[in-house]
Amino acid sequence: MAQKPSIPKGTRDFTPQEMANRNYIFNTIKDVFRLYGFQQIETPAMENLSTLMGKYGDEGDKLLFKILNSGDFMSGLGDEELLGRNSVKLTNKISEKGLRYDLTVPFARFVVQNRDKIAFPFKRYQIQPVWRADRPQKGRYREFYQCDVDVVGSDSLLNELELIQIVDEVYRRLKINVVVKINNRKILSGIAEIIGEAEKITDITVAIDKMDKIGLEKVNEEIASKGISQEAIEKLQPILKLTGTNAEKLNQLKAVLADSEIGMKGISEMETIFAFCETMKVQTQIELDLTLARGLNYYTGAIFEVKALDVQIGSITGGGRYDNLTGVFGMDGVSGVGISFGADRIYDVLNQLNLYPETSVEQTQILFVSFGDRELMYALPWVNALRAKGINAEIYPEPAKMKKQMTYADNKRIPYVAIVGETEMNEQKVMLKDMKTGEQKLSTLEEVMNAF
RNA sequence: GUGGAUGUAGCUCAGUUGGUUAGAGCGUCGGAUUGUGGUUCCGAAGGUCGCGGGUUCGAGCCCCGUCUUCCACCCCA
Repeated sequence: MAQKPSIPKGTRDFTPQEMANRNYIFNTIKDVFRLYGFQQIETPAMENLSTLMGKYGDEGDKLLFKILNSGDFMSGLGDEELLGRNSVKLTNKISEKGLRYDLTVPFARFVVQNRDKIAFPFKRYQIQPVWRADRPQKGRYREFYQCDVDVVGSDSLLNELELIQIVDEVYRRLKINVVVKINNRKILSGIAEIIGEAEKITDITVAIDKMDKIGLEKVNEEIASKGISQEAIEKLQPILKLTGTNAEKLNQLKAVLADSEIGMKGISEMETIFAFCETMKVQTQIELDLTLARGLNYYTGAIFEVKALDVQIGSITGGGRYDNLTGVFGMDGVSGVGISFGADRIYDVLNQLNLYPETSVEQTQILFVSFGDRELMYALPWVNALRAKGINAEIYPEPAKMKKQMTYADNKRIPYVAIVGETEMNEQKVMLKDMKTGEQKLSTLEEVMNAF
């Protein structure tokens, strides 16, 4: 055999069965998005590197897939650049496009560029693949889909509420038990301020984000290694060990953060959001989790993360409020809040819990089986008539052996087969066979239609 | 980017301290059944054992390199 074909590391093919399952997820999510008034947009797979670079931190820049310039991209280079072996510098010369890393930054670009065409507040959703040159791992791919919903141009906390309601509704429909973890960057900033390490806020949040994984002690070690004083770490301890209901946690925090204006603002935001959720009777458990930080540092207010309760996997949805994302593209004062459903991880969760609905859609309802060219020509108008009625019908396109045609129907789980031969043609009928019961009966076109 | 495991038929996997012609199940194709599938029985096709080098009389098995996939770290959906 010739060399085996393969696909790039971290990418996947999807079979018809897998696509049916994935579409079930996408359609469920889309339905809920639309229910809340969000409209779909798409942006190109590739963006200018100037749009992408510097938006995700140094790590993110490294994980960008870059696209080589077209044409003779080496011709303009001097020997110095070539011999310098400086990847970063050289990359700037030979690549000016990259694959999108997420949907949020391209969306920000979209808003700035199309501001004349959008009415604010702008509620959009976007379901497209993104690419990261990460090393693949369990639940991590180099190409994966994100389903983003964002609303920009509104500071109202009602938007946060709606996003929580969307999460609530999507996972109810998918029958996945989840917990929504929620936190607020303002509270985290307040904490950093109170312990006197305001400028180290990023280091602190990255460290406490790992609380779940590595535990209190290691978190403290990591914070200490970032050059934060022992005294500050001491002050941090009661906050890291907060317990009780959401309201109780907030009350304890109020005492600690009383002198931090920004911290108190965050607390009051959280109180409002919790109150909204209570009024709207959100079913999903919502938990204030101060150890939730989320790496992306453009978040400025509420941050969310959704975890599946019955499966061990990373977060399946995440997002938050970012006050000035469009600022880097020269459009200030536009606040946004959004979340992203990780379709591929949801897919893994559904697989593990086997939660797909029985009725798989998009399948053929009837197959026409025939024995020769005359029979094929006889059957074609029947197929057409059934299709016109909205019945998924197909015809086995060549006069193969009957066994083979029946096996084909069986493999595709086609519930009905119409057999066409000499006798059927003479009577202007077909032999309609129910593949489940095995019963069959000479039927007219009308009788066939009535079977569905 | 760092560390660990892995790779044998289309798929899932056996393969003894290194020893002759590398096996099974599933799937595919053909037949039993010339117009009837899902069950059964019979048969066939299909492998440069990931790739490259080395050790050896002899390598699927041992050694080195490389790639793939998986796992952990980093980071993240």
